[in-house]
Amino acid sequence: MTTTPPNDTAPDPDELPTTYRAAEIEAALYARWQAAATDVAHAERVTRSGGTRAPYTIVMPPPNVTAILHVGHGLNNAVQDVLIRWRRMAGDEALWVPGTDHAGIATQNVVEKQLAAEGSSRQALGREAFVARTAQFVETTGGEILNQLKAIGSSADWSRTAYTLAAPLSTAVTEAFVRLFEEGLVYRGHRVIHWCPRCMTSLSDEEAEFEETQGGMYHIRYTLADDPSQSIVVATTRPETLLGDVAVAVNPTDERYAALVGKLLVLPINGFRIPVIADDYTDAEFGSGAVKITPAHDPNDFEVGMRHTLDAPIIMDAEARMNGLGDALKRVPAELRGIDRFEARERIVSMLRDTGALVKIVQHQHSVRHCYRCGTVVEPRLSDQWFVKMAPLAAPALDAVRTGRIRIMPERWEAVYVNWLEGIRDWNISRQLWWGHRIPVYYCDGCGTPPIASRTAITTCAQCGGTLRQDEDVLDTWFSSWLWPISTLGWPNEASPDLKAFYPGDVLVTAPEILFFWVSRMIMSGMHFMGDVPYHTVYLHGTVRDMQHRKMSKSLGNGIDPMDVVRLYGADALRWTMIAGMGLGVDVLLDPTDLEKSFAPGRNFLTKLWNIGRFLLTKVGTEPVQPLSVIAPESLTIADRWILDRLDAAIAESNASLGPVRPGASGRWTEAERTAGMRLDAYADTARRFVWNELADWYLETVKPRLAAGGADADVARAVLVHTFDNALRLLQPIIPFIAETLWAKLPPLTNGAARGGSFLCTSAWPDVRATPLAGGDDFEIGRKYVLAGRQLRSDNKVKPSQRITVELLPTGPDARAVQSLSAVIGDLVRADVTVLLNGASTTGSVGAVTVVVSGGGEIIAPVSSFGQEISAADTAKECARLKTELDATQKILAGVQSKLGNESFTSRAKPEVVDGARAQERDLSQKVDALTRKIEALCGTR
RNA sequence: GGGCGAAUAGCUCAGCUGGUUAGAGCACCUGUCUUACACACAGGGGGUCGGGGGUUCGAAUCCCUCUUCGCCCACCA
Repeated sequence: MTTTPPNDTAPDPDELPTTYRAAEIEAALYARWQAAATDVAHAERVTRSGGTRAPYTIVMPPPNVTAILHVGHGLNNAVQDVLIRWRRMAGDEALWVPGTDHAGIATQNVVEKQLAAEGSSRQALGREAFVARTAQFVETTGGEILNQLKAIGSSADWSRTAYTLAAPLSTAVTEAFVRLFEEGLVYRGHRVIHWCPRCMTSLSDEEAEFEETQGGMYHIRYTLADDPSQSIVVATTRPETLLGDVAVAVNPTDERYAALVGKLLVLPINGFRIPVIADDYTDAEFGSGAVKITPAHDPNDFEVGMRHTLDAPIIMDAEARMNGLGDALKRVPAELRGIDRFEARERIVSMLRDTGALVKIVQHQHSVRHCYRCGTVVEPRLSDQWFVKMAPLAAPALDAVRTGRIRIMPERWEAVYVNWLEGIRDWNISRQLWWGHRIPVYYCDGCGTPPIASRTAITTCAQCGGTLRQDEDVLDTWFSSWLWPISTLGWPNEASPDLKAFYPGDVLVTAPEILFFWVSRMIMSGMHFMGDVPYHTVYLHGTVRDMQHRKMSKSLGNGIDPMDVVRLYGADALRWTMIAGMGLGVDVLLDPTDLEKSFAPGRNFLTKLWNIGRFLLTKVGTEPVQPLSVIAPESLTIADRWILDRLDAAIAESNASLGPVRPGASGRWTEAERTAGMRLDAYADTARRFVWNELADWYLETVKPRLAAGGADADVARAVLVHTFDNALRLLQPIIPFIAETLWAKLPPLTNGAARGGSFLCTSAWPDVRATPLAGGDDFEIGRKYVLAGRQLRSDNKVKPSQRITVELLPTGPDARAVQSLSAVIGDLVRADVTVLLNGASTTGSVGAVTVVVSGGGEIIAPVSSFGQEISAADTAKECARLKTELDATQKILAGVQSKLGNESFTSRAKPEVVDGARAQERDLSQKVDALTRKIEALCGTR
């Protein structure tokens, strides 16, 4: 591995701009990471291959090759990158496999549109030329989105970039198909499927999306053939399919129609004779209680037709125009032939109206399936398609989630997953497209040999020597996607080092929309072909929406181009804003009309961080600093101890938020683990709070005079400051890698010449909490209370920030020691000359002075100032009343807790940590009761 | 039609197994160029936690119910 020193010549501190300019840094830094191959994973370093590191694998949901990065991709990839960068620092061999998807229908549609604009069509071009043209289109556009992913900092292993239609993955697709075929899990079925008359292909159940539609329920009278005075009224939403009716079904228990079962009816318009049949499928309560049966144009009717061995005449062509094949043509009157289905509906309804067959039209709301790619109303169509038998594949996938091999987050999606798998239906995998993996099945027209599935192209029939013909169709694009976690690692080559080292993987990060399309099918394929799960955690994030909660989309024009954000505020600001603003499974709302406001949290934080860096460079300087390990503990001040404590807390909290990395040795998540971790927003919040509200707001302020004073203590302060900032940057690197890396490179060197980590922050170690923390840091918390009291007094009395004041502090009891030792620090932070008066000392305000009297709790109970506001008796009485109320409330709570602790069933049955918590609470409460009692005695006299 | 989720400050959301004065970011108000940062600093205002009932010493948190949104699934022709 080549390494490039990350630290270019440090700029003159005075020339550092006061705001972070991402654009000047990001692209060049990314190039340096690439040159150093910081994100390339090595199979041989993994324990499974005899190495020493745990693998951590994420496969990237492959974007469509035709797509341009939108902010949803940004969110999705930011999450994955945070996880990968975190684990890479934590010492795992982290592999993030990127790639793209050929996106069958979507891509074919785009190219067909191009052709149409040129006055051509795919039919005019011919299959071979069309595929070549599409491939070329993909080549020119396919890389764009990957470059955009790089621009937002994605640290995927680009040396392993995969493409579903590339040779190795195509091999996997063929292998999977042939294996399933040989196992009897792939079969050819003749049935009614969803057909998109615009895309001219069949669709799977998942690709035909429901949409609530307001339509009509048409009640139509069919008269009896041998007695025109009798009739049955059928109810249908699709009168245009009437020409294909082969029966009318009634419920066997429906007495209204019992006498008519077996009789023949006259089909309106074409006069065909069709029987009345009895079938359970019919619900007597719904509509008129009689259903017209059109087997070729409705999946349920097809089932009914099968049960009653009825014909299935097709009365529409592939483009959903009224027409018929062969004998069925007789069913469609000449004047309707070639008419589009919706116009045909109008015409047929008017013909029915004219003949009096139309009884009524009732308003009716129902769900109509639409093509998920083009929105066209799907037409049920009888045809021959390839299917995957799903039940045997679903069982292990169900089991994997039920037994805790896989957890789905947020948890509520587990129920959705289980529900879907339990009711799973076979998967139609053939598509009447040209762009995709051609189905590896061969037919012999010469003899009766059944279709042959073959791993290699074959041309002659083994039986009769005749010429074989390959199936014209291609596979559903998801048939390659569902193999993604195994095919990208080298499957079906079982000896592939990547497959051995990195499978099973760890986490899948995606949106809930493709839980069925993709997530669950990958689990099925992993279980079936590898005998193991593809990942132990499915992380489903929310959707990016605008302020009206609308999904961002091209057609609505409410999208945000992540590249605009990168240009304006940088990739880090984009990443930070999304990660920090995204609760588990919660949608992210951004305002496309106000990028500044939307990304302010990220931008502001980066500026803050940048300025801490500037402070370091200007005040700490570039001279070597001592590593913390060589600093004598007794030379550490209270503030030093405090910030090191806070750092430990931030690290621990971050680890807790990110959670258990993987299930334990059993390979199964425990109930508690199942919902733990993956709280990226909480992690971001912890890191921000530490850097901004603790390091910058407090520690940095205490350190200024120490640095200015120079000497040994200045060296201690420099060491602690640099150590703390170093670790803060480590903590932040996964979320905001560019700025973190940039600032880290500017840290002054260590006096012992030791390296801080690798050449880059992104490959250096994730921080650890100290094994043996030092005592004393808590005193700083006491000091903080006095500082806050002093500042509040300044503000209340309208003292200008620039005006220096004098303050007298009256700490009581346990505060005394801390306040005494922190008096100088408190003075600096309040901008005051501080005098500490111990118990009993009296105070009087003097001209130009502000006196702060603080009780044990650090609270101002009697501020007296030279500005003339003597504390009144009324105020004292008010305060006494308040304290007494508080005491009462506290005593009540204490009694409740004590009664709980006195309860045998609680102490013996509740979890130990809960009982311990209650005990601690009891201690705290009784201490508080004591403190309040003392306070009341002091302020209000004996009660 | 079935299932699930949400309702907390002006906006977007945190609030773990019920516990002291319900938090953050953005927005708002007051003051400040306090020599890293006005994309900042200091101080502050603002919530009867959707309505109603219940359990409890104690409920944003648990139970019931209603209302309003949202999501997923579904062969009402």
